[in-house]
Amino acid sequence: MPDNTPTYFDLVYAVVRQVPKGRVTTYGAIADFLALGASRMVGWALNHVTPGDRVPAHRVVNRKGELSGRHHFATPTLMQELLEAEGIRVEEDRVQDFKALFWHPVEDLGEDWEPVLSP
DNA sequence: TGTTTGACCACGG
DNA sequence: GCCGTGGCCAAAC
Repeated sequence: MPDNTPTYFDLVYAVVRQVPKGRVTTYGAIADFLALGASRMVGWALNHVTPGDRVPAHRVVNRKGELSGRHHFATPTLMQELLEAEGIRVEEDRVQDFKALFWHPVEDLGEDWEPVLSP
């Protein structure tokens, strides 16, 4: 019965783990890279993330560079603190110089990248 | 089983 | 450049 078929969760987690330190990406970029077709599912998947998953969810913001998911962390300020700890400036819940810090999964990993499901 | 909701995005006005 | 609307897929009720 072992069905190792990767789920949305697994794929999203795997991609987010590849986000380089000090960089950020967006829900849409992940959805597009994985060809999910629904960027909402990325956020929904991250909602079920636990600290044990080792997924840097704080590096995922919406397309405006806003920390839209900060409210789902342990504390509303944790997301910002984690980003600032990596050298990312955050003001008014928005990533400064977001355009330059934006990380493109498809450009860095390539379209043939396969998710590493094992932590 | 059908409806509602969600850490969103693209597009048109 | 901001605002409203539609669409997307999967889970929860």
